[in-house]
Amino acid sequence: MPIITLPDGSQKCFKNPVTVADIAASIGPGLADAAIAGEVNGNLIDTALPIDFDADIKIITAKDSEGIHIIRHSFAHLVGHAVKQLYPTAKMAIGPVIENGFYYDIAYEKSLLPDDLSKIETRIKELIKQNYEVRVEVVSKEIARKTFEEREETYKLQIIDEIPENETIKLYRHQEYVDMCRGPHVPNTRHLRAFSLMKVSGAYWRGNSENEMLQRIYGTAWSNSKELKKYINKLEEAEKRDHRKIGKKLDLFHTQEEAPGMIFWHPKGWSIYQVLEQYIRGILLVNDYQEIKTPQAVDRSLWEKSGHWEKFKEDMFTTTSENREYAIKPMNCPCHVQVFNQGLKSYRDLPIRLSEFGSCHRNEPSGALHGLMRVRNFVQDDAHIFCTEEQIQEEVSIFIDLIFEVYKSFGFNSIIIKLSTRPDKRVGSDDIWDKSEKALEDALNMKNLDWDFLPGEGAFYGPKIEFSLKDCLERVWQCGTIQVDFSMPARLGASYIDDKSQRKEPVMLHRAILGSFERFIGILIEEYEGKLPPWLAPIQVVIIGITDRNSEACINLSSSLVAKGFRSISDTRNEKVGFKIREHTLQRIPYLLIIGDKEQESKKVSVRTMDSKDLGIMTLDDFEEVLKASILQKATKRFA
RNA sequence: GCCCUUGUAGCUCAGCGGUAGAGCACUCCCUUGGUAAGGGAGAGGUCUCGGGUUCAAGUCCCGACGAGGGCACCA
Repeated sequence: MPIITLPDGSQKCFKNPVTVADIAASIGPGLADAAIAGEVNGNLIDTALPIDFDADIKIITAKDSEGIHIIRHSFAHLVGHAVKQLYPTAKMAIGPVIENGFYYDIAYEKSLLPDDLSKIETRIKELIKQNYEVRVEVVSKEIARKTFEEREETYKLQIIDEIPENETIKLYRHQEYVDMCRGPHVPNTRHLRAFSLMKVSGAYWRGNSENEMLQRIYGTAWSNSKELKKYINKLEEAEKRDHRKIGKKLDLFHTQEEAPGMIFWHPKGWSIYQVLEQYIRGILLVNDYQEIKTPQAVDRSLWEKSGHWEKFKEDMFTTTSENREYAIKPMNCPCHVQVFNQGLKSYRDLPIRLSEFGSCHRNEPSGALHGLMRVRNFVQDDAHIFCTEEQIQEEVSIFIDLIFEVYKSFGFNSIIIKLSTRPDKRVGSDDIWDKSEKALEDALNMKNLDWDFLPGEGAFYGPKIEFSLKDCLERVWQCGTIQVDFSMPARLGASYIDDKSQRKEPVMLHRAILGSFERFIGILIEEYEGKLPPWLAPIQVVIIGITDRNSEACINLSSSLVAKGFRSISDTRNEKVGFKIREHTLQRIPYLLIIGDKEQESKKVSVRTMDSKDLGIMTLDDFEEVLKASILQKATKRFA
């Protein structure tokens, strides 16, 4: 005699075990039609499974986020249904839900080509049109095993083997196709309408590169076609923000075959880079950092001592000279310890903060390279803080404030913070790891920030806090970081004299704010869609003459702005104003000054902005004030 | 590194067995025009590289390299 309580508090009493479908039907035919699943005492359940106990129940429809999740999951099954009809020898591995959609990993002797994708998509459309019933069945592990043995679904069998013995398994029958899943799933394919198969790619079975590579079909699915369209549209918009495209259009940088993963910075791109570097240099100066510069190539023995040789030998560029082997530095830390090691240090000297705009080379796997985001040569705004154990938390705390101050001036408002803990391959005792992880965790908790653990993702020498930003496609890239390191100072013989006249090893904090200039600029370009605010814009002002009577005035004005430290050029080409305005607007120049006979006579300028706003005619002094203010403000306005 | 896709003029792309194309950019000429493209003419390519098939190869096949999307990796 289950008593069912609905979200509005009303109760219904049933004589026999009921299903979510029954309950929905008892409320109304519309709801019965829309029911995708039920939330029973907080657990999602299929509409067809019986409930024989008192329960709080919510009917899930396509309007609920759980509903869309279920729809996506069921679409994965449909990929299975269609694939097995078209390619009977294919073996289905796993088909989970991901952000915006789903995928299915499939083992098949032939490569699935884009052409196959459209065939599969067509078949899915035929299947869903049949509005067939999806039948759920709760079975024992044995029956599940037998079912997939008959079907020679070897991957499903492997998954079953990992399910605890007495647990039940749910099978979902899509006509002749059977899949296995925790569920719930939609009761009928009529709930499945808005989807698109996006791409095929390779993916290792169980995410392990030692295993065979399966073929992964990615799809997106939504509750209705309007949502789907919105999503596709969003992807198209994102493509326009791609930093590689914008970098080419705005003439910022290029790469070429001869130097894969390394950037040729053009004057305009290098201007952005320089603004960033000078900005960070200024910030570090007032925060008691001391800037240094260390060698590009260092004898292998140092990398052996630091532990890098053992772990990253294959990933370093090496070179030889006179029988000695050198590695081009992949990190700055061992070199910074060398600087620290010069001269005897007292506890009174700590913390010592050494910074370097250090150019590093890492031989990244070719498949990992990605525009400015993942390169083989990059420059870090790197620094190492040598301190005592007691100073760690304070230093981490100061750093977190610093990074937020900097990110704020760029206008980033979604910063993803993760604490990566000890990996399998590591140096240092568990005791030390306990201490380091605790120090970072405490510092984070004191700041009242949203953050997550990333278990096992720490560096080999210590745990780290990562500050990540998203690109236009919402891919997450680590930028800032602070890492505790109790190991490297000892390995490289760093020490200081404590207040009892004893030698002690300092703790080392590795930290970067931007991370790599390359990656950070890539993120900036995508964040702003190339429309960099005046303080970052390679060219802040273009002075446009209307006729060649105005050329001299333009040139003079531009050079006077340059002399005052602004980035300005003049455009005195034999073109119409409209043409010049269009061109420089597309080049994302923040301010366009127009000088015609009128302005020349009145000694004023006509000012127009990058977003086509007309600021009217003003004196030069007034414009300089506008420009100065906009540069000073950085991006704080966007940070409302 | 692995799987799939891909590489034609400075850029964006068409051509997919039979003498290399378009738009924009570039050069020259006309035009001196007031807030997102004025007009005309011209120049520009060992079709990434190396093999092969063919009477004939940007075009088909194989390989290398680069790029794109994933996967794995990311000190």
